[in-house]
Amino acid sequence: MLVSAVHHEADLRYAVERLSESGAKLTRARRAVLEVIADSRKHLSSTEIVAGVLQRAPSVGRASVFRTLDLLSRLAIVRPTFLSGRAPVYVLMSEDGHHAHIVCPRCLNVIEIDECHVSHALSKIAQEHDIHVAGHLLEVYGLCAPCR
Amino acid sequence: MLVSAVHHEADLRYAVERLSESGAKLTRARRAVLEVIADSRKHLSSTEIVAGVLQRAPSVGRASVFRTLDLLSRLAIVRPTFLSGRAPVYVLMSEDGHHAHIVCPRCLNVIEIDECHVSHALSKIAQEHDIHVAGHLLEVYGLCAPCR
DNA sequence: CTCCAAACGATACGAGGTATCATCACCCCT
DNA sequence: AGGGGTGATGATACCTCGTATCGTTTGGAG
Repeated sequence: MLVSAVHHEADLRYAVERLSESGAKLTRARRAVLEVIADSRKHLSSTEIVAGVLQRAPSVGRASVFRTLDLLSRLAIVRPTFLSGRAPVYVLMSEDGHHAHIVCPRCLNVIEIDECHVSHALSKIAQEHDIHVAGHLLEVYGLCAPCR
Repeated sequence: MLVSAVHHEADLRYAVERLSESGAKLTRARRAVLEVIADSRKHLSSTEIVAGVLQRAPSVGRASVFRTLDLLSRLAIVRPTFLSGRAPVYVLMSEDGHHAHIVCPRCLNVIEIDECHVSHALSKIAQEHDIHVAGHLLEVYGLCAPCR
């Protein structure tokens, strides 16, 4: 619980820094969106984020939330992906632009992975395809223990 | 061109087989959707798939295309992901349920990867998190050579 | 061939996301 | 301190994608 909170604070600080670095202004709306995302224990859909922002800063408009999500996606601070339901959820990328999780196709639970062991694979891919790797998303699909 | 066509035929055959295996009927609508996806050289959005199906089989209704995309996603034959634009695009998973590609954040081009070198990483993840891995999606982000 | 659950096509509906536009806030410059 | 310009905002109207409904058709097992 405490560890988790610290982790989230770090995420928030990093995201704010990336935002400023990019030249974008750190406005009330943007701060609210980032706080909602960083505070959450799970990945949120845009609808959930809109609701969270409404609670935290009622004066912030709906459109600004979407604009912010767009901006954060372009800056690779966040990445939309489909986990379930009709709308995408936004995953917070780590400082090095990476993220990995496991999705159980049965219970739709998501398990975050801290160490995903792909750096060797990435360097091979980078070499084979002449790419400068800036980040990655790894999604693993498979039944979790309770669902078997 | 020829190689590519053969590759697509194989994809189609495999997808049809998976579909039958699951107990689902192979209807005209479903066949049309699969053909459109397998024929395409790039990942398609739902709108593009609807358009393609309309051309190939005009009698097929809009709703059936979405229903089919849903079914294919559940069967892990296809997986929606955000590459650009508002709507997701559908990537055709390989026979073993895996897929990998590189996205250049500048030109938004997608480079498909055949050999993604993650099997070792996956077995570690499987072991650490007690999961039976059934598939994965790896997206690598990085500038391609022309964009640098 | 027959039968029936599964899937269909048409259409109306609803949620998610966007475009527009007048206003606001920040920051630089003098 | 004050004026001005740029970037962002909030409100709202709008549009698109995807879904629910419902009567009809069809694939495929027996």
